[in-house]
Amino acid sequence: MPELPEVETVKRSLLTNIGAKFMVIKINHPAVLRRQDFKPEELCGKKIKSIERRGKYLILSATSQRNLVVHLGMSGRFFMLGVQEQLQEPHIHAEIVLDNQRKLLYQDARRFGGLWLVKDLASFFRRMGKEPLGEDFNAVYLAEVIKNRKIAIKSLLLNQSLIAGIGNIYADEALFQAGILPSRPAGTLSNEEIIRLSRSIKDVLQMGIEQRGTTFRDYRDGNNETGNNQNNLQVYGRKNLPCPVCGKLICCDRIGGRSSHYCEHCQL
DNA sequence: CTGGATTCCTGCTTGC
DNA sequence: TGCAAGCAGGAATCCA
Repeated sequence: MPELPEVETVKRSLLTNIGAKFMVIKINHPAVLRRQDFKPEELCGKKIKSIERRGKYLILSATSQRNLVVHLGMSGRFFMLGVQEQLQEPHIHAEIVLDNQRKLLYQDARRFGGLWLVKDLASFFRRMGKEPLGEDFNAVYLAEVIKNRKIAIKSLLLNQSLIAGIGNIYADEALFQAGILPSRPAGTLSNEEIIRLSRSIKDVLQMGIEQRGTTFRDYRDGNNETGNNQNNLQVYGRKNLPCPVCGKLICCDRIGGRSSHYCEHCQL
């Protein structure tokens, strides 16, 4: 499940394509094109000006307000190949040939992800929450969005309009590191807990980036290579395995419809 | 506004 | 062994 660290890793691995021109845009599965402010062909001949990330979205910007926005959903991959290379793989929904002897492939078995052709990025992202690795995401901001909320803190962390980029894996990991149960009503967190949580969010995301993302099953970076952070997870996916801190078995409950992993001894 | 449920989709896992 | 049911989840949408 590509979350902030995975999308950041894809972004970084694709940066060498900045300056290349779009040559051919082929949409094999039209349903993945979620918004079309302009025709795909209008990208052709234009240079990739920048490759950025916002939350879990990847943004390839060309000149004159022509932006290709990618969301990987659950099982999406966005990676490059040599222009002559052939892959015998299913679910390649879009292919983008560049003028640097490379092509970019968008592959997504479950099709929860998609592509957007966007002119006005500010408008497109107007409902996105703060970037959790930004300086303006801190305990003060977290306290502000938590205030008086009854929702489980885990569910609040997944709300992209409050904090952009946290998904199920890093939410569970951040709450474990902060020693807070995922089911705790957000408004019941103490100031100390809010400070710990704001730090642990940054910590687990930063670690995820350093490890080039978490590959549970589908995730690949822009070179179609797996990440390493699955080896660092303390609780996610470790149901009935010993807690790395106290040795008690990790629990797994559903919170807000999401599987949630925690240690009932270490988290309060 | 808030929070919960539902929907989309495929492929892996589970159980009979 | 084979098949069907269960499960996984990001975000939009709907409803109370």
